Amino acid sequence: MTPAAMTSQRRRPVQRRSQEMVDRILEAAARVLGREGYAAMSTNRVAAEADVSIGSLYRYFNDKAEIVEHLRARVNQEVLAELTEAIFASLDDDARHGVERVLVTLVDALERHRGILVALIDEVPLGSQANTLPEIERQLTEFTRLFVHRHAPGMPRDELDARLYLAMGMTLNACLRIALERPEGLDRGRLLELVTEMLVSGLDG
Amino acid sequence: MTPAAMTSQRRRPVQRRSQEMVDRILEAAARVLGREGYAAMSTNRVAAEADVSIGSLYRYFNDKAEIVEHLRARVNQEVLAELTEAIFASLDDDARHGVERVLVTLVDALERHRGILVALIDEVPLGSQANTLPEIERQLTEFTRLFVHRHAPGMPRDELDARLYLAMGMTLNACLRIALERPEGLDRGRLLELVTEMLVSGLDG
Amino acid sequence: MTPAAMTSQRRRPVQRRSQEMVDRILEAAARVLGREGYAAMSTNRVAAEADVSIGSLYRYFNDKAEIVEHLRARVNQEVLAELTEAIFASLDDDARHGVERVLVTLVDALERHRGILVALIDEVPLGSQANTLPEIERQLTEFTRLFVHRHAPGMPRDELDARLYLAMGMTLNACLRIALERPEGLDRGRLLELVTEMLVSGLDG
Amino acid sequence: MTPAAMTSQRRRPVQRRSQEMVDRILEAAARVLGREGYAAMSTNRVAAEADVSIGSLYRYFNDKAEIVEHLRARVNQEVLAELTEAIFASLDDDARHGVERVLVTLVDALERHRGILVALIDEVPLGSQANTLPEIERQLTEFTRLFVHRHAPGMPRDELDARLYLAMGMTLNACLRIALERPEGLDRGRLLELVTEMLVSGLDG
DNA sequence: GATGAATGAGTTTTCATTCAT
DNA sequence: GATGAATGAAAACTCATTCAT
Repeated sequence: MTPAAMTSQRRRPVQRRSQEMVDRILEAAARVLGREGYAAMSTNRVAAEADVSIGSLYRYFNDKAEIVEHLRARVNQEVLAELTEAIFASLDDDARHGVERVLVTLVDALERHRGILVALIDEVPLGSQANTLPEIERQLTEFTRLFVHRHAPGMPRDELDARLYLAMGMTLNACLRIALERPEGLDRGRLLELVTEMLVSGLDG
Repeated sequence: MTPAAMTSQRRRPVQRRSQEMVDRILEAAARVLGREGYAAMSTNRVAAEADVSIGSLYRYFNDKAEIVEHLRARVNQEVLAELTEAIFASLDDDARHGVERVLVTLVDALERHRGILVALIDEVPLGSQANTLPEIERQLTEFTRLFVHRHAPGMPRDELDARLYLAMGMTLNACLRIALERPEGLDRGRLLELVTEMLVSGLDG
Repeated sequence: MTPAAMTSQRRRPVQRRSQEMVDRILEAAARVLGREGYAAMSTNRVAAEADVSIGSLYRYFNDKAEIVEHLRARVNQEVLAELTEAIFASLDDDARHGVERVLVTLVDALERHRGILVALIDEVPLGSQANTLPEIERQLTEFTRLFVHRHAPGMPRDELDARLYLAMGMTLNACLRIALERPEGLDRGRLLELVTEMLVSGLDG
Repeated sequence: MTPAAMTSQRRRPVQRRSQEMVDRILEAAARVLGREGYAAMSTNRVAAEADVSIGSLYRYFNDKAEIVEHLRARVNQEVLAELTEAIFASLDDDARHGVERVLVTLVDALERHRGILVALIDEVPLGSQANTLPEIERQLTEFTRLFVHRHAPGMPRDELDARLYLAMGMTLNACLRIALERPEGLDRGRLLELVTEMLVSGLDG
């Protein structure tokens, strides 16, 4: 490999064609996972669904875990995009409305990825990373930290950290429940109001 | 769900020896699961760890899932026992102290089963039952429903259901986080105080 | 063991109690084989069906093959008994009527053991003994040899042997087909008449 | 019934290499079956004998039964080919000579596959399809029906069906006996003459 | 003699991964 | 770069048989 080639590769580590392949494979994986479950998601099955050879699949992913990881990252990223947008849109809202707007958006986004999320959470052995959506949680934490700073600026660092740690886990958990496994009888809107309320008052102290 | 052998042995209630085998197998399974993870937990591996033939393993458990299920049920049951005791002990406490006592006990119990719990939650594909500790949640719900009835009797049924649904998921999630993955910097005691606070105020409305 | 005991054992190699066990086991095996097929006929299943311990089963039979072999022998023997009776009853009949009476009896007897016979023929790997009913064939051969001697005494030995060899296989095969797998449209009576006819004329030369 | 791989390869008709693998596996299976019996014919044993990985074996055959079925079908087909040829060659013969020529060919062909046939008939559990060579019987039936039409055109349909049903089973059985288990003393030629005779006269009525 | 818990070799089958073309 | 045939370690599970009680 010439130095030139290496340089140009460093600049665009992912070629246009490669990206196409990667996408095809990931989309196929998402389809299989959502539709047929993790048990059916063999690498060969995914390659067939992507209409790509199994050899090519292994050209773009080192192993199966990497595919699942990319899938997870992708959901994270897509939900994250919507979340971030909602956060910006809510910057001028008062606490309650801002939080609710963000949570509604989050639940909407999660619902839109229900298929993969259910499979990822229920069927995929995660290998020691309890949390399927850590980036979401991080982002949600940052946003909330900002809100608290603005609305209750006096809280000591340690105290805030502890409150955020708990509140974020709980909120994300609540949103997942509302999005993915809400029982028949319970009203989505009311549940979201309640989460909002708990979150706001839980952070106010 | 019952060990395979039980069926064909209804004649004599439960043999001492059978229970011994069941226990050896379950303890071996717990050890392997906690130490080497779910991926390493093949039935043959468990049998070897238990120093029992693979044939015997299948005499007492119909299939691998049954072993995992027993493991889960066992943790559930043991945690449940401590939880129930704490609940009874706290019946005369005021809301805040009662709740805190219960939650402290719960976190203690969860910590004591850290090994299996981490593996069960992180690595075992749950197969559409997102929740590893449903019995705990149910019991916690009943207890809390009682507390609310006593301390805030006027709340309408629907409203209470919604609040309980959310609060229980969130509380259990928070306790699991505190017990199993609390970051270095955060103080266990303070976190528990906060959860208590959030729970109590979250239910008061 | 005293000499006396040995002697008395030689006289009655099978004790009354033992015979009872042997029978229970064989009957259970027959039931399982006829009802659930060879695949379900594990030694443990047979022991359970016989309400006998697996240990006892192996006390009376050296291995599984021996049980199947006894089963086969038993059907053979029971069919044989009826066959022999019919043969004696037909000694004064003319050729055609004698043969037909015997064949009707044979088909009746085979039909009565349909369950086991079907399983033995279709499902049991016979281990190099192509014929499930060799004793029947032998007996049928003897009877027919007699008939031929009487009705066509002049036939040379070699010729007779060849004819009997073929005719007996064919007849037994035909009777099995009529008894066990006769298609809807075909009349049992007419088929038996035809077999009789073919057999008689086939042997006459 | 078709090798597993075929399905996913419809794009290109039939790869030379695939056929090679299928053949190697079938030949290995035939060798093991003929030499060591059905009990020894595990899929791993067959793969080893074929010098093919067990994975490849399952690439070309969905399961063990499919291998046995292919083996059976193959014998059937090869015997059938010779049989059909003989039938065409004998169309101008008179009944007796035509039938004899066909039967001689049939016995020859069966003898040539003795190894597998013996194993298939004696050792392989047939799973409710008593007959190992149904295609042969069908073909033989068609041929014979033709002969009878020509030589004894007046026979009513029902009567002919009954006669054919019996005669074909008996003939095939006789040919198998002659080919596979004829006792020392009996002359092949004479036996074939006799079968011919019986068949011809048995159908004439 | 009777029991039945225990055994473990052996079976079928899957699927992530490699590598020659 | 792409292909896909081939691989083989490993998994879940069965069942004939043994032997201590």
